[in-house]
Amino acid sequence: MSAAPAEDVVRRWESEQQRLRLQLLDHDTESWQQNPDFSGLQRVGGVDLSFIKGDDVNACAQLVVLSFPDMELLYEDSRMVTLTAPYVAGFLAFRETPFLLEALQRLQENQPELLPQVVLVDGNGLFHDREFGLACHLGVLSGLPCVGVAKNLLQVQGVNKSQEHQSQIAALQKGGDSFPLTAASGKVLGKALRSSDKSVKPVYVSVGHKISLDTAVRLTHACCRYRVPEPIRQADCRSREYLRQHFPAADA
DNA sequence: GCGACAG
DNA sequence: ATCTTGTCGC
Repeated sequence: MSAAPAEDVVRRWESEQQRLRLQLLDHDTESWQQNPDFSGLQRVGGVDLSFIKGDDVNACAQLVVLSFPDMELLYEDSRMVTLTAPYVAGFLAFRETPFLLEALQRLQENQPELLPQVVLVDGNGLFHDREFGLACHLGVLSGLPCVGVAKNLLQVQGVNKSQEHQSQIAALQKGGDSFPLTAASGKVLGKALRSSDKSVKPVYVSVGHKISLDTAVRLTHACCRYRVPEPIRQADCRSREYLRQHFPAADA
């Protein structure tokens, strides 16, 4: 039972995306981003929201900070939140960003020395209909470098699951291999990345804020033990674990 | 009616 | 996001 989103709300959201997009930086702004081995990078953040099965309003908002390059847990924050905005394709940020921002602000106030130097976000950045997905939204509002990593291909601006796309995937030989996701305009909006030797299905990486696409892809690969980069995977696992502990299933 | 639809 | 077990392979 999901009601169609009111169109005036969607129009407001579109103009908000357009306004915030003016502040987006799609190039490397940090010194560690230039180094071949990312020396100077010590903390990578990951964020996610997990839901209880029958409930799309109450969720666990999760922030983790991992060490780089070892991917060891430095900080963890799980918080039950009540969502207000519905999920509308293309407007995920309006549903999730407020709670991810709050988590970052709590960290800023309590242990600013643990603030991540870059955040990996579950979802798209510039690879988006209006080139302003969740990772861009969180990046601009937090001021932190952000990378969008989506587990599924969003079909935007002429990019789709064509035979050509499938064969490009088949041509990815090893972890770290990638190919560009090019819009009808010719602009490269993101890259499909084979994140590890073992996984065949790629992840879709795009710029969120304060990082270039090539650096974003390189960093994502450096954070992968499994298909999903460790900061996002940890945020996902730990928020689900939190729900299991605090809201045990009725049949368990 | 059918396919798409980040999470 | 969530609905969901076993199975094949290293």
